[in-house]
Amino acid sequence: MTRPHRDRRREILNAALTCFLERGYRATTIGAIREASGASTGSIYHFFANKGALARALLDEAVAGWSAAAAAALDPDAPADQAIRESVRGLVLWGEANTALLRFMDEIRSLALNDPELAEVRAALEQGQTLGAARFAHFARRREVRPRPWPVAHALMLGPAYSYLRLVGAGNEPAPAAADLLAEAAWAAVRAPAATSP
Amino acid sequence: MTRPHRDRRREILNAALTCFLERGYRATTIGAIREASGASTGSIYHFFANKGALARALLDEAVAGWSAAAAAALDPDAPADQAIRESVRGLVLWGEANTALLRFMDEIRSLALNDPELAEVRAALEQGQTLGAARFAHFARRREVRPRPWPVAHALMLGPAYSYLRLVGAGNEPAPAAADLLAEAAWAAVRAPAATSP
Amino acid sequence: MTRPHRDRRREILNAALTCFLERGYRATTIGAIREASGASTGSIYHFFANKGALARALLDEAVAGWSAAAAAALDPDAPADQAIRESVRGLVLWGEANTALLRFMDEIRSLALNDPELAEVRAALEQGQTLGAARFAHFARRREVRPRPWPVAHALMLGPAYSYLRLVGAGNEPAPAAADLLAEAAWAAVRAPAATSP
Amino acid sequence: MTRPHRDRRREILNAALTCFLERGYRATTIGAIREASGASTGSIYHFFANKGALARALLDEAVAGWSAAAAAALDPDAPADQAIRESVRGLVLWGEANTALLRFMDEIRSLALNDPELAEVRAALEQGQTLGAARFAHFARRREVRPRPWPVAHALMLGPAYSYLRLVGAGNEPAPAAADLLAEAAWAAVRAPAATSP
DNA sequence: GATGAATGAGCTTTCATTCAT
DNA sequence: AATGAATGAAAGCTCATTCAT
Repeated sequence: MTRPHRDRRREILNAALTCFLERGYRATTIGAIREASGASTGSIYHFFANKGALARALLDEAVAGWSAAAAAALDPDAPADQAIRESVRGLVLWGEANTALLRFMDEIRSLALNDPELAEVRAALEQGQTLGAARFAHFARRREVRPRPWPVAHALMLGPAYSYLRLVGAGNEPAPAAADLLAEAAWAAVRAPAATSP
Repeated sequence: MTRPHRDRRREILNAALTCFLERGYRATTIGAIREASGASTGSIYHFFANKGALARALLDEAVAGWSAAAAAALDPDAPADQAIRESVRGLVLWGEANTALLRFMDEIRSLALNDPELAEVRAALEQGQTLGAARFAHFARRREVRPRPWPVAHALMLGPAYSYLRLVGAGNEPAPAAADLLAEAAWAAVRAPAATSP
Repeated sequence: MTRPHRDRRREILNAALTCFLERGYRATTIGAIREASGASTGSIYHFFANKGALARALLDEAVAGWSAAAAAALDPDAPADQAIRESVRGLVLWGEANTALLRFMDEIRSLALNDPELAEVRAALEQGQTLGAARFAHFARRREVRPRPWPVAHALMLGPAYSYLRLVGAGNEPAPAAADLLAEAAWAAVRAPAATSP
Repeated sequence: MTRPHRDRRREILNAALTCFLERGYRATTIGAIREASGASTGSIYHFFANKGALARALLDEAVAGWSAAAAAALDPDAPADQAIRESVRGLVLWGEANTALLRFMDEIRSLALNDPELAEVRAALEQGQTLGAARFAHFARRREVRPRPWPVAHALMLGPAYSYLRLVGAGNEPAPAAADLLAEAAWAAVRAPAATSP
């Protein structure tokens, strides 16, 4: 008995997201998604190769959402100053508004280190790092930031934001001006020292 | 047929740690620990209530190891300057030398958010936060650091270190002077501005 | 590799009944039912939530079978005389022909007092008591039977039948006219004294 | 570290009884008895060959207690009238005062049908039947009771009492004069018809 | 008498995935 | 596009019992 649907795929994704955010990725079973979506097991596997593919699809959407929030940071000609500040600010604001989603991404990142089913996700995350590294190298060549190995640079700029959001996701109260504060700190941590004029 | 042992409990813990570090917590089965330790299933459960209790015991040891590495940071009368720098430095050096263990701790932290079996672990982690917050408040009262909400302070000081170690754990090359660099940055990010003299 | 079946659910129930009757409920493992039915573990749990649900389904069928045997007793307008005699007679005859099934029901009843997995079964049994009590109260209002608290009435009417069947189930020889004898005794034990005419 | 005890065996039995009555025989683990008694696993097995032996020992005591309650019934020369009445009365009164113990005995009886560990218990129960049968045959020879196959006689006399006590054990309210009522009914159900004089 | 570490077969149940219809 | 019956490996864990000390 096939019932009509606008978009089964969409329904499944929505249901999966709800489940993942509520209980986490591991604790979410295909059965739970089946019930939450109203779709059959077969339907789910018709659209998604496996559970990992569902996570992948949702993460792609999430990343898109966050990128939009930090759009300014993506302009390749923007000054480092603005790009970095906006990037961090965008991340923090988006993260404060999407704690459950961020927690989900964190779980996935963590699991991806061991779970072959999430290999694609791992690849995507690593690619993001490559882009970031290139971006930072560009700023360094323009002498806007101190040259730093990428892992250190990334840590200095985004580490506090992630750390902060992780605490908020674990139940801590958000701090009023966190986004601005962390954006400022990120920039302060990597900016090149002012050229001393004669 | 009971065979004699020096310390069955120890053997089990060692085997469990090996498995956890190699494959991760979730991917490690009791059966794997059984085989790696030579103990029987029953013995494992004789000493540990469940898989989570094994993780808990190992984490306690790991934390002890890292605390030793950052011993100076624990002296309540040490100047903030030194306490914070040494704390971060110790964490980074220990983390660089124990990447697999840190990855394990990260997985556990992530899973603890959803898995009731790891509830105790979550509690322990939260307690660690409480202690850190008290420590920081102490420094703030002494005007050595800027007053900041704890989540922000924690993020500014330790966020970069965790972020950096996470990248190293995921395969990135360690950077030569990372420990000093991150220690310095941590202090710079929270220190109180020099009192301006008249 | 899915093979076609007339009715997997039925096959599983049949196999489960066979096992339960042969070895008892507790001693029957899901593995035994799997082998006896040819179904997979997963199939069994696809149709039945747990072992208790299997027992429940079989008991429902057994009760239906016995009710059919005592159909006359269910006519609400039948005289108490006939209803009670037939009810007991039907129970005894059915029980003599289904000793193993009765033993199984007895085991379940006994276990249901402590095993949460059999909570539903307990509820069903209690409901049966409620119906019987109502029935008896009806007869009492019509002055066909002496008024008695239900536990006593139930005991006087059905206690001997159950006791007898329990002995037969434990290996004693069935007695030739037991059904009629016990039916008669049941009626004699509860009937109202003849109204003395002037 | 051996601590002194008046009677370890006794402590273990008491603890076992408490557990059995609270949770039932199957649901009681040796571990539970260990904790409740304060004895070690080894101690328990020092005194009792296995779990079944514990049940056996407790049942023996229980039977002794009930026999004492129905002492009069055991006088071989007592008239059937009195022996049967007192026997049933004693059983009911004792059962009303020891519902949990009776429930335990019922569980054991039920399990003994399938569980080899309880074979001894089964033998003891069957022996009780043999004694009862001999007793009844004696009365029949004296023409005090109608001749009946033992299963039927047993059912007529004791069936109601057991049925009633089972209901009380399952939570029904005890009925005020149940003991007398059931004793009377037991006698009425088996007594020989008054010899009709010419 | 007393201890408790050690055993290991065996249990119920879960769940991602397949595939005939 | 959709269904849901069927699969079966694998998991975590229990527990009566043994036995060296």
